[in-house]
Amino acid sequence: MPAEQKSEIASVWTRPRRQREQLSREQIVAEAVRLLDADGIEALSMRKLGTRLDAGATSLYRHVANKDELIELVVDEVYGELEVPAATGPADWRDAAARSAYSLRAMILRHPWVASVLGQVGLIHLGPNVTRMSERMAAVYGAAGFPADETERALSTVISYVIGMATSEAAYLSLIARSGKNEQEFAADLPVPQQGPGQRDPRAEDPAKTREETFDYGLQRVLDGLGVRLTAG
Amino acid sequence: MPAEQKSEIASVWTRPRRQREQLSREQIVAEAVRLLDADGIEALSMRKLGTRLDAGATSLYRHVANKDELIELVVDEVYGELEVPAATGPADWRDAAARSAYSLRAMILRHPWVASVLGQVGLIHLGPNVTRMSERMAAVYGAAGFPADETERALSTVISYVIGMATSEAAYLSLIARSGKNEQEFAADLPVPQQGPGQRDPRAEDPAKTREETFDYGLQRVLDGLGVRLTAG
DNA sequence: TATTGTAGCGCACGGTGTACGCATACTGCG
DNA sequence: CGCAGTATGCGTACACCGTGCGCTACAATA
Repeated sequence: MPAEQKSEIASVWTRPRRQREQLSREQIVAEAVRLLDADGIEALSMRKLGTRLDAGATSLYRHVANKDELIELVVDEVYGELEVPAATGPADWRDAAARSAYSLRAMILRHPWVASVLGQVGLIHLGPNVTRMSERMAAVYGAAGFPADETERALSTVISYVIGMATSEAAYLSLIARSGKNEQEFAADLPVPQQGPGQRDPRAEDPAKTREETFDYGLQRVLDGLGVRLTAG
Repeated sequence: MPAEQKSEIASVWTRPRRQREQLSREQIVAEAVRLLDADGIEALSMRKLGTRLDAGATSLYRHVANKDELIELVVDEVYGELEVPAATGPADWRDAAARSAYSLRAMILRHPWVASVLGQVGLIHLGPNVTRMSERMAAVYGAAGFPADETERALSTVISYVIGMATSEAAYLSLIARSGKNEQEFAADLPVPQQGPGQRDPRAEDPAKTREETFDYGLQRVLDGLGVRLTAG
C-alpha cells in the first residue's frame, strides 16, 4: 500500500530521533532562574525558556502546570539560597536576626526580579524552601525571649522592612540596568534637589556602599525597637 | 465622475461623526485606576481600557507614550490620595509619622495592584504627587530633630516597613479575591500548623483586625527604634 | 512481541502592545 | 468666510504571548 510505504520512507528520512535527555522540573526551574537573572521578568516567556532548553514551548507543560506555577517554583528556588543561623538564645538573637536580614537582602539584590513578583505571589502556598526558611527564622525569634504572641509579629516586622527596602533597591538597580549605565554614572547624572553647583553629592562616590549603609541604619533601628520589648519583658 | 460621487455618497452614509468629547490623559488615568481596582493588574490592557472609554485601543497612544508610562501615571495618581500632616515639631513627630504610615498602608490596600507594580517602577522619575508627598514626609521627619543626615534614612526606614508589610497584605488580599471567598472564610479554611483539633485559632475571628494590629505592632517598634536616636541626639 | 502509558511537539486560537498611515475635526490665520 | 496646518481618532497589521489539543515516537510492562 503506497500510504504505508510513504510513511516508511518518511520515517527513514525522519532521523531516528536521537535520545533526548529528558526535561525535568528542576532543570526547567534552574534555567528559568538563569534567564530571569540575565534578562529580567519581562523577558521570561515559555517559548524563550523552551528554546534555551532545546525544547518546544509546550513541552514545558508536561512538568509545570502553567507559567504562574513556574514562577512560584522559581521564587521558592531562590528562597533556598537564604542562610538563616540556627536559633541559639537571647544573647545571639540580634546577631542572628541581622544575618538573616542581610541574607534576604542579598538574595533579592542577586535576583532583582523577585521584587517585582512578591507583590503578586502570595507567600501562603509556597514551596518547601519558603516554609523551611520561615520556620528557621521563627525559631530564631522564638528563642529570643519575646513575650508570647509577639515573636511572629517581631519576625514580620523585620521581614517587611527588609523586603520593602530591598524591593526599592532592586527596582532602582533594574532601572539602571535598563539604562545601560553603571550605578555610579547613573547616580552622578541624577538630578539632586537643593544643591549648589560646585559641590558634589558625597553619596555619588560609592552608591552601592551608601545603599548598604542606609539599609543597615534602618535595620539597626528596627532591631533597636524590638530590643526594647525584649528587655522590658 | 463615479469615484467622486461614490466618495460623496460614502460621506453621506458615514455619519457626520458626532462631536466626540475629547480623550484626555486625566480621563484615561482615572478610568485605568477604576479598571485596576475592579479587576487587578493582569486585567489592564490597552484594548479593554479603550473600550471602556468608547475609544479604540490605539487612540490612547495620543495621550500616553506607552503602557509603562500609563502605569507610572496611575501610580502617581494614587499617591495623590495620601494624607501627610504638615510638619510641626518634635512633639508631634511620632503622631504625624504614624498618620502618614497609616495613610500609605490604606492607599495600598485600597489599590492592591500598586503592590505588584512598585517592584518594577522605580520611584525615581515619578510624577508630581510622588514628589510632593515625599517632600511633605521629609519635612515631617526634618522637623523631628534627627541628627543631620539621618532624617532621610529615618524616613526610608518607615516607608520601607510600611511598603513591605502592606505589599504582603495586598498580595494576600488579592489571593483571597481570586478565590471568591471572603477574608474570614478564607482564613478559617487555612491550614494552621501545630494546633489542637478542638480549639480555633483566635485570629480567625476577625482577620482584618488582626492584620491591622500586626501592622501597628511593627510600626510602633520601628518608631520606637527611631525615637531612641531622637532622644539620644 | 503486543500493549499501554508518557514525553515532546506542531498547530492553532485568542489575546497582547504598539507602529503606521489615513481620515476627520478643530484651530488660527488671511 | 475660507483655507491651511495641526491634532486626534482609528483600522490594519505585525510580532509575540500563554496554552489546549491531538499526533508521534519511544519506554516499560505484560
